[in-house]
Amino acid sequence: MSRPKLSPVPAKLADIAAATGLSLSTVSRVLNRRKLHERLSRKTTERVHAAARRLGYLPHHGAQALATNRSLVIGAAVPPNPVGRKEESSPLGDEYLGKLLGHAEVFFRARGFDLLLLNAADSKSLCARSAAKFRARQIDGVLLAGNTSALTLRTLELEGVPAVAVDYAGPLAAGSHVGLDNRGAIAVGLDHLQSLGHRRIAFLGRHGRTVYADIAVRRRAFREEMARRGLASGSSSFADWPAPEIQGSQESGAWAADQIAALPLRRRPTAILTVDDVQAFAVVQRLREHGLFCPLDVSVVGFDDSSPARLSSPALTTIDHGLQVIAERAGAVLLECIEHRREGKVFPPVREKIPARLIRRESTARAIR
Amino acid sequence: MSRPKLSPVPAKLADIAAATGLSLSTVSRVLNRRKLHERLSRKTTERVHAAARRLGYLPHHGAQALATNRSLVIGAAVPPNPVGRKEESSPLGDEYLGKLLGHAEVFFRARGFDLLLLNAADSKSLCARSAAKFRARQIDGVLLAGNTSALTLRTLELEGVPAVAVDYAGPLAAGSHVGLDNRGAIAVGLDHLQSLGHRRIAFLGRHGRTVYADIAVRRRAFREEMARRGLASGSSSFADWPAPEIQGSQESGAWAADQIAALPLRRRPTAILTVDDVQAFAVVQRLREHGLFCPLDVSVVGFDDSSPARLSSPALTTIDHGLQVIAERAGAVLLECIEHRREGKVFPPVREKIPARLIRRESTARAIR
DNA sequence: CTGAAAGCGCTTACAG
DNA sequence: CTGAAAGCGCTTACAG
Repeated sequence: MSRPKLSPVPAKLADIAAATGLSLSTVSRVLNRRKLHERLSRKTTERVHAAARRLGYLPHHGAQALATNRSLVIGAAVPPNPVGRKEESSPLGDEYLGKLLGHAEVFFRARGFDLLLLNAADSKSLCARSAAKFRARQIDGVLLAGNTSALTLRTLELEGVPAVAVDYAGPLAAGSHVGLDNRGAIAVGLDHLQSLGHRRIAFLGRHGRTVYADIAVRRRAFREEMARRGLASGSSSFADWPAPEIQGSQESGAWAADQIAALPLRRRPTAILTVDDVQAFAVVQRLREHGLFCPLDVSVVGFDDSSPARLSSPALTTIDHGLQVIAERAGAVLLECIEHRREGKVFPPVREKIPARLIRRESTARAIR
Repeated sequence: MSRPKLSPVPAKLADIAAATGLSLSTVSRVLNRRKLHERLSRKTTERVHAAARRLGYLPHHGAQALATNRSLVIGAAVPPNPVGRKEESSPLGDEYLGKLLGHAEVFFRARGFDLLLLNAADSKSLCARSAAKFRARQIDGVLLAGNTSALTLRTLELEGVPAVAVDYAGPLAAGSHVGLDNRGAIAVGLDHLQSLGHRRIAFLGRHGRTVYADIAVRRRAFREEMARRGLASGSSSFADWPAPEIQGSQESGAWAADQIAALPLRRRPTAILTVDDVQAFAVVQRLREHGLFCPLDVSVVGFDDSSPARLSSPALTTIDHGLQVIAERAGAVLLECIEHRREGKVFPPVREKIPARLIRRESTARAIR
């Protein structure tokens, strides 16, 4: 069947009305029927739909926004320089953020919403832009991804902009938030290592701004979990927290490997929990230069399940944020929030922690010591 | 000075009219004055602007779109799985794409346009979505980033959607395109190596789908350039094109290093041009395992200027796409295209090649042999 | 079950 | 230099 050649300017409601001999109101009602209790004759319904299809009807978004006071667009706020880089460009290139946005996009699209990019040079202008777009009726709410400052969320709240922070890694004074259960993530990693017989396990932190990893929380969780399990912390045998001049994942990973290699065998951790995959790779690589092999001599657990984790050798066992779940829950919360505001009700802030998953690959093995 | 508390619903034109005692038309005209020849009394102008500021006026985007028939939104089309990954998620996480979109966003924002995310599961639905959004007046045009199929661009053209492909790496049958001068990029790399005294230079290709690197073109350019310069191709001494089972950057890099290490000194290339930074890193690392050091024994040139290039040791000399220029030129072309369409004129396709830049760092040094 | 009418907020010829 | 009026395309009480 030959699809009719679509004109560049699509049919409007009036065209359907003319084609079917029905009124504008009826056509509109058929097309928007949401409640089942709206009764419309079966015949009318069919005629309208047929005509709409035949004419290639597409509602004018602007007109709809004007009439309904909702834009069906969500602002995706991505703050600048999430990893502390001096780059002039946006942080969209971050794999973590990309996945998050990708999943969010799919979620919202399925619900009729689109995602509008909301970059900004700093979080202050981010707030300003978000609020402006909201007040200009161009977006219905904001998804705050990446290294959102707590202040941003609070500011938006105050401006009356529905917003939810996604996987934010810091203290939050106010507002809704959906993110990784950092504490549980550590437990998941330890469960795995323990099941492999590891008892001397180290945790490795790092300096530098971080997009989503709440390292302090993880470190505390690590200590408490180790104590709870009655395990000897491998961290006690080396400094798990690099000196301030060791910045970033690569550097801290290499540094830790040097430290570990210098330890006498009996004090050396048999497994190490890192804070991101890049750090884990650096550890593995530098250990190798010391003649220590992963997972033979030391098991290494990454964090983030970045794409190289699957491809490297040994493929990296890593802790996955479950970004799809995080994005979807955050999306759902945002939609709820929007709905509440729309009905004039206040929306009590939601805080949700999503459990981490361990992706078992080749960088962890049974403890030999 | 205390900013007046903004109401969540911003003032509208009528409010300004009321506040100033002027008519709607006048207020609108003042606010939109674009041509200088529109004369408006200085006093009126000032009154309107003052009131607008005081009331926190923001134009309703939907209403404007309805009245002007333009949305001031550009669709950013990012096709699925640019690197051939099986991921369900979007490819936004790719650093290359992220930079491109980031620069585009800045460019368009400065001109009053926003970027709407246009993901899709495959290029067919990408076309469908783009066209629908365009016809629904939600976007004014489409920026096609990443591994756009030539077909996509053509389809959009046929549907009457203003579109431009950005840094697309393949043959293009139709449509506008702005991208890296792949050929020139090779020349830039060779210029650099030649200035360091290298004469035995190798090129390394790779298999696997590629987002933006037109490897075939680069390879051909390499051969022609080498011949033109009267240089002995180091490629002739090892296979520059891995066997099909060697997929991806890491693998092909390691493979090439193995090959090179196995060559007798006099036939070994002293420098190697890679196809992306990841491949370059793999080469450097594997060479090291063979006891060959970069840049001491072999100089290595990366491609893309990815963020690790700056951080690794040795820091990677690499070829930069100049993504900011590419994004900005593509943006400008798209805006022109939109303008033409709007005036009913046809827009003759533009093809623009942007010169590459060499970023000199530590992985290249004077040839010692 | 369906239609006439008002309205969403803005722009733009057309008069003056 | 400024204003009155029509119109952009859609939705939604309100009648019937």
